[in-house]
Amino acid sequence: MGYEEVCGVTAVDRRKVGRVRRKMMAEEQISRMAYFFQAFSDLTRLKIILALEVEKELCVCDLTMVVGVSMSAVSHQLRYLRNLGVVKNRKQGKMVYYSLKDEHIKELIHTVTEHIHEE
Amino acid sequence: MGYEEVCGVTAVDRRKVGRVRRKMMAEEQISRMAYFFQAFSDLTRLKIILALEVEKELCVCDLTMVVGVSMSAVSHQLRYLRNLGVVKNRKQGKMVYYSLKDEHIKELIHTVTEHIHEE
DNA sequence: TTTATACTTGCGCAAATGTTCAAGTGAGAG
DNA sequence: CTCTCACTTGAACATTTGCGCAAGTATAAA
Repeated sequence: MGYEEVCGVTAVDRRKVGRVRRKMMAEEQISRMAYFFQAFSDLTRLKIILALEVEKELCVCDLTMVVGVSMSAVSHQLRYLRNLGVVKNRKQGKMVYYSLKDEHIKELIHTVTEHIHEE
Repeated sequence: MGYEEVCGVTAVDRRKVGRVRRKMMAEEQISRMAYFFQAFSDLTRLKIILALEVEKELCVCDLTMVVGVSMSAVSHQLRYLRNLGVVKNRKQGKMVYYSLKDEHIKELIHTVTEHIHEE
């Protein structure tokens, strides 16, 4: 299948590479996964997420206090997280309340905490 | 404790914000966590990680084949992942073999896969 | 209606990120 | 020794990112 066409390298173990190609998920799915991880890779966004884990529902004001950047920045990131399906919002009068959209996130955080604490 | 000094906002629920501040992890730990998530947030790095999950050990050549960017790019990202403690390497002659450093990563991937597939 | 408040959004900028190119390292073959 | 191969590294570059500013929307109060 022309492995060498990708680069000039010759020492490839074709069997291994073949196995990986067959077993690994599709490019598009990996892409979505990477994009999802990006949600957690920024300090502001991660603070927002962790705050919403402690307190189920917070308005943009409260989040601004907790995170410590401008309300504009928080709002930008909230849109990002909303588009990604990590948070949802509920309007009530002038206020907008945000909360986490699902519970897998606690698991995620837990797993990573374990990784960080070991070694 | 002067919440209003952070920004001009007035509609803050001080009790909620206080609770979050007390319960949330320390800034430094959040920072490390964000940095860790960054490992998984890039397509090249994620492909490397997923490839090493399928095939326990791969040389830089093989990884280059799988990922589809230059060997230089792969090498840069491998250093990044090594510094972060996600992968380790083993030299044997001219070849360098990389593998995942710990098993929590499978859990992580599994949790995220679940999240992505639902809704 | 006018004013204030809670939040959103477009724009521009500075900083961070990922890639390639080209040079460099180190091990093995000839 | 020289040459090749597998890999690493530093620099330059383009792209992406996250932020604040300033203007805008929507709701509520006066």
